[in-house]
Amino acid sequence: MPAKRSELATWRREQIIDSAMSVFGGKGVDAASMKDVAMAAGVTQGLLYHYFAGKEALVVAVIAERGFLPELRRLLSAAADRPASEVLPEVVAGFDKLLTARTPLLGMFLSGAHGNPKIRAGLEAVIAEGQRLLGEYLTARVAAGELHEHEPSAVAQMLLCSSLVTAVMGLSSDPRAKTSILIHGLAAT
Amino acid sequence: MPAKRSELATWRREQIIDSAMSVFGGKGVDAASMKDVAMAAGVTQGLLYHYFAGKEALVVAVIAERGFLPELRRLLSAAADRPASEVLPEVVAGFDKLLTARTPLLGMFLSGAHGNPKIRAGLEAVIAEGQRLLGEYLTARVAAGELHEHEPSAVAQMLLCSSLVTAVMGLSSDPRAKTSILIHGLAAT
DNA sequence: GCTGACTGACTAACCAGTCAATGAATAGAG
DNA sequence: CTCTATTCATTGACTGGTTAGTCAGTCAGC
Repeated sequence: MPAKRSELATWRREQIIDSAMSVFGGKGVDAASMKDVAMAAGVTQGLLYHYFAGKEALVVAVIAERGFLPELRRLLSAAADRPASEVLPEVVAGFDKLLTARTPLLGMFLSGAHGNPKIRAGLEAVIAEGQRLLGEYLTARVAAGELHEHEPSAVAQMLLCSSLVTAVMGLSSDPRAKTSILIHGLAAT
Repeated sequence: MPAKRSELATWRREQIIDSAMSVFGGKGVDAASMKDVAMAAGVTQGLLYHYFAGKEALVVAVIAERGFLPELRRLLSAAADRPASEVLPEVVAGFDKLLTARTPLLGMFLSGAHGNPKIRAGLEAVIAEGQRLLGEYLTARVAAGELHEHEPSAVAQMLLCSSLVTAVMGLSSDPRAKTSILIHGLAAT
């Protein structure tokens, strides 16, 4: 907790966002009260409204400033000239790690996606961007002759969605098995 | 609305469960109030507590009596002697249809899975059962010589989870593309 | 006459959000 | 460097509205 007032304000803001992420993720946005967030942050409820216009604004701040998008973009900027057999397991394992490292945020996305339009839009953006970037890579590998023609969005959906659900449910995910099956197929030779 | 009192009680109970499913699914369990459910059912709030011990009991009743499990079992009792190239697209398309036909229930599962243990257990059961039944079928097809040795749970996860997420988000799912990629693989020949 | 489905008014607790008061850090004047 | 004025992070008590849940009483079917 900084003594300087100029640093204090930004520090406190970040701290409230972190507390909100953990509380919203743990109980769900609707079940969590502003009092819960205030207690988690160790401040009074009134102070929350000094930093954020309301509950909705706090939710938006969490999504905007703790969202998955930046890391997802970095992860999926896969070198288009490296083979899928190397890149895909890496990408899936990285995505799994990204999600499990921020389970509160993931819980908040999932619990709010059906009722809260802002949260839904945030989740939609993550899925759409993941699908787009992974699709671009796959198309490049088709052009390179490594993969044959296929529907890239179907592959992206299968990989990203299974990582998403396994992370939410706490199931074990096996990136290497998944990508190996996708590349070589199930059919007996 | 039956006139006979013997039929009335069971009819009313079913009606309340249906209303609860739609209300809980639409707003999320936490955001939906018992008053909302009562209004949707066209009865007073007091009557809800005549039929159900509380909100939690109503949630449990919706899961137990409107859950996906029976239909999922019927769908996945795939004839083990039919080829995967036929069966898998059918199963995935059927699962998609099952989920999109009951979006309220699906919304209720997703919104509550992270905060409500009862709902989480219900969703876990659906995924575990789906993974088990689909895994059994795939193992049978390996024994039949159609497919080579692989990790069945990885395939089940990819198919079921992608259907789940696409249904929740209202995205388009292409069962034939997905299963075709899984069976024949992405690698160029 | 009795059972039980049903009502509507009730409670205590909790909700998001407001606001006047406080006091410590800070900036400016001398 | 010191005194003072101002700013602003912070508090805690407050409001109007909503929540889950209760209960005494009503009335129709048996």
